Amino acid sequence: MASDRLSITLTALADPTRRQILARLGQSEATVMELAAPFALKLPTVSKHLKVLQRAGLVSQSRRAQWRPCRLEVAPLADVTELVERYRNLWEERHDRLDQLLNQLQK
Amino acid sequence: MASDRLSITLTALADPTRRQILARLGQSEATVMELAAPFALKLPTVSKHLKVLQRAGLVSQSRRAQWRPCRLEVAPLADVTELVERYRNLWEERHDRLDQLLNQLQK
DNA sequence: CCGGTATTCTGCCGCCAGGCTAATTAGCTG
DNA sequence: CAGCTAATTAGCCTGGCGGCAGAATACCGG
Repeated sequence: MASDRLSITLTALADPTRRQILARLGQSEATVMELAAPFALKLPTVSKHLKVLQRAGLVSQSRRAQWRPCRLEVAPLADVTELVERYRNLWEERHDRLDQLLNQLQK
Repeated sequence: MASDRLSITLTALADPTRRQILARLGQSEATVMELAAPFALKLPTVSKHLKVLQRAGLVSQSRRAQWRPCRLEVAPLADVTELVERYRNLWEERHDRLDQLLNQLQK
């Protein structure tokens, strides 16, 4: 896998299981067991997904007794936003053109 | 690889070579040769990258004689934006908290 | 039709990703 | 300490990715 930060973040996001985990963590902190519950996956597999998310800085883990509650960290999403924003101009530009075309057709 | 739309888009973006290709296409259309020029990669490899980008709907290709000029398509980025936006609240929320903390410390 | 240029297709390789099981670590509790 | 629960580590598959070389396809120009 590519080893630059943005690639690592995008790779972490490019899996529906991991995105679901992030969505769950958007509600509140959760233990690994709690995160694993909705899935038909064994614990080590979920643990592996969490490690990918941690490597991307999207999840941090603390220790409370034998539990390791996970927390969502949104900082890396800034880079993703920046990437997409770079094309927003084009995006809007083309929508503008489309709008113009539609207006012309309506006349 | 996961086969849902968003995962396919994010996977396509999760490679620096492909992001560079997209950046180049942000300027103007370009042939495969032109796209390959900046890289130390063989043509079939670049062609493969383009196929990944096409599968994600990020690039479209037309035919002009023996050239197949590539064009950037930004529509799939909307889903990425939506994904990130889902966490914007948290992001700003935490920044607000950080701001408050900083303000308190300054007093 | 032939030769040249642009591009893709086919096969090959090494490596990493995502899944599993089994074993191990870490920490509470009796 | 013994035993329970939570979580990770180690090791093993399978499949897909990113790279290559070589062959095939597509199209122009003479």
